[in-house]
Amino acid sequence: MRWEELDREACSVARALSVVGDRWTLMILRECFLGTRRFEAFEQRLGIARHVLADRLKKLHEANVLAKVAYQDRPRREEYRLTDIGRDLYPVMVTLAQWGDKYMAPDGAPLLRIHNTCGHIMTTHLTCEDCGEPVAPVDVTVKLGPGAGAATLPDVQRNKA
Amino acid sequence: MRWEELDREACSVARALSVVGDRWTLMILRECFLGTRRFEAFEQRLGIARHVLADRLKKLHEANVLAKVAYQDRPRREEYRLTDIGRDLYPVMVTLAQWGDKYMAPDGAPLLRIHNTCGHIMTTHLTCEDCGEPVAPVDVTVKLGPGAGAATLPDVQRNKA
DNA sequence: AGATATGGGTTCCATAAGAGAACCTGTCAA
DNA sequence: TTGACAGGTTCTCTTATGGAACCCATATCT
Repeated sequence: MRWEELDREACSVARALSVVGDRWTLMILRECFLGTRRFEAFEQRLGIARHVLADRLKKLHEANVLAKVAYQDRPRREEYRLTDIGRDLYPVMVTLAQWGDKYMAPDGAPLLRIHNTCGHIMTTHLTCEDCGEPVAPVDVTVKLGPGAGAATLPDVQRNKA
Repeated sequence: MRWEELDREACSVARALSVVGDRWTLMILRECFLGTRRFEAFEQRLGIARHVLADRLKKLHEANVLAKVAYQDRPRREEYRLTDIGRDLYPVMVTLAQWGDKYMAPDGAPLLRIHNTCGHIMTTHLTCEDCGEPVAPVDVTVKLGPGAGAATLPDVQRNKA
């Protein structure tokens, strides 16, 4: 399968990855959440090749994850800012960062997140919106939904039903 | 910056991505969470080139995200199963899938997750473990932690302090 | 006026990674 | 002895990436 076919898969993970699943895209988004907005700043902080950066920013803009906002005219200069759609990727970033903190940071977390609401150094968990309980893989059963199309589950799952 | 240098970055997102940030790796992990375990099954369900699949499974095994478990001898055959480390990526998968459901599934979610604990179709949010409140980017302040090394925050963040 | 700086790109080339198909290796069963 | 099966490896061809150089509009310095 080629990369461009991913967004046609009947799987939300695949479709999400068709937008943000690239080597560099998630690094760019990390920078966005840290406040970086300008081309040169992304380049310097990430060490990414300029044309790759230009390409990824363009794709993120087309996917409405980033908006281009002018910060001066003559010469016109634009910076990239997270849209609401982009900001909704925050839980993905935080869960990824926490996994990295847990397994790949022997010297302690490189970055601490302070939860302003309660003032603590933040660790998070994923909770069910209905019952409020934390969610673990073993507590979850999957089944095909309305947008499934011709998609199927692996045999293991079908045998459960 | 080359991809292999990512794991030396003082950023947990970067380090996590050095393991799971590849085009195909997250798709393989999606399959793992759906119950897929065997080489051929991954190949058929993902349409991935065999040598790329072999390479990614090897790397996931080396990173202790997947374990190889023999399911027969003579000829020895092994399948790949999520370790505890791998299972800890579940929140990443779920938040990514939910983002895809929200913005890239006009016909409805392809896959529904049922929370066995309460019986509802599951939607989740990220909550602070200390205060239990949902977490949004605006409620969070970042600062450098013990593992930061020479890493810096973008200027925007430094100006806040 | 001419030279230089700034921000945000684009173009070029050499190398690396990917797709797709063919081939290899134990083992068992017909 | 010939297939079949599972899980790889090897091959070639195409695409993507890294790194450096170049471009363009405007502003400021000399």
